[in-house]
Amino acid sequence: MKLILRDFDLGQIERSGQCFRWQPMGGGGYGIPAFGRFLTVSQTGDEFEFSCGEEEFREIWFDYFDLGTDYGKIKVRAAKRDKYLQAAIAHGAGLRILRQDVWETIVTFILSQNSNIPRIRKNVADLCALFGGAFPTQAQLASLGEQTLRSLGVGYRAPYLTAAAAYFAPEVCEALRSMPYAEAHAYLCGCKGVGVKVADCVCLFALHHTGAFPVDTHVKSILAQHYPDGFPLQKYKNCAGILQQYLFFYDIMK
DNA sequence: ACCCAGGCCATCT
DNA sequence: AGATGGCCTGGG
Repeated sequence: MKLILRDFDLGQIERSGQCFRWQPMGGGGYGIPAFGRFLTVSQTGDEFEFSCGEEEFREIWFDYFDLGTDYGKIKVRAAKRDKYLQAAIAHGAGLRILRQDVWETIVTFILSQNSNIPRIRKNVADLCALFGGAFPTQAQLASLGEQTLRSLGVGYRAPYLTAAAAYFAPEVCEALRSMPYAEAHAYLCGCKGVGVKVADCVCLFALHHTGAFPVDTHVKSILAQHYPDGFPLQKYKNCAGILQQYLFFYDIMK
């Protein structure tokens, strides 16, 4: 099916460090695995062609791509006088915050700590390859020994994955979805290997708490350089996380 | 060689 | 409470 969609750039989203399993297909198209489905999308300007039918699009992909949110409205909330933020928004005008699977996002961002985007992609791909390319369930991940996990090159994160498989049972992941931000964040941090930053990434990229504001080394340096008094989280209540994504993307692309 | 990469934990003051 | 070192691994 074909659609015209605004504020949406597949390439920017794929490079923005929130998802690590999209497969570039050439010509700006991507193969996207999520929720047990596999979608192919191609884009020319604001024209999109999706491989699925209307029903699957409505049930799965509309929410996944967060198409119910008007990013144009978020962009105009950014202060005009904040030239750095304005530049970041202009640079990443097609970014969106995906609504990804909770379990997959937890595992992915545990792997992200002290790592980099190409390596995270490889770790996730190698992990999925053990299960025929599908993302492992909690039980499947729990069945892997520390040696097997380490053989994937995840290093000291191996026991964190095992801990997560035990801590985040499917019903727990489901429960997280209905918790308010503070409660979800605290619960996430209760798992060994999940700290403040990883928990914020899960809150933002899976639970869609768009006020969550993950601070990594890049954002930390952005704050030091451009926001000496801190980022105005109060002013941008409920959208600070989206603005963070523009800032982060602007930084890593430079 | 060295340092750092979308951190977190344990162990101190 | 806050600061520091160690940790797996790969790339610059």
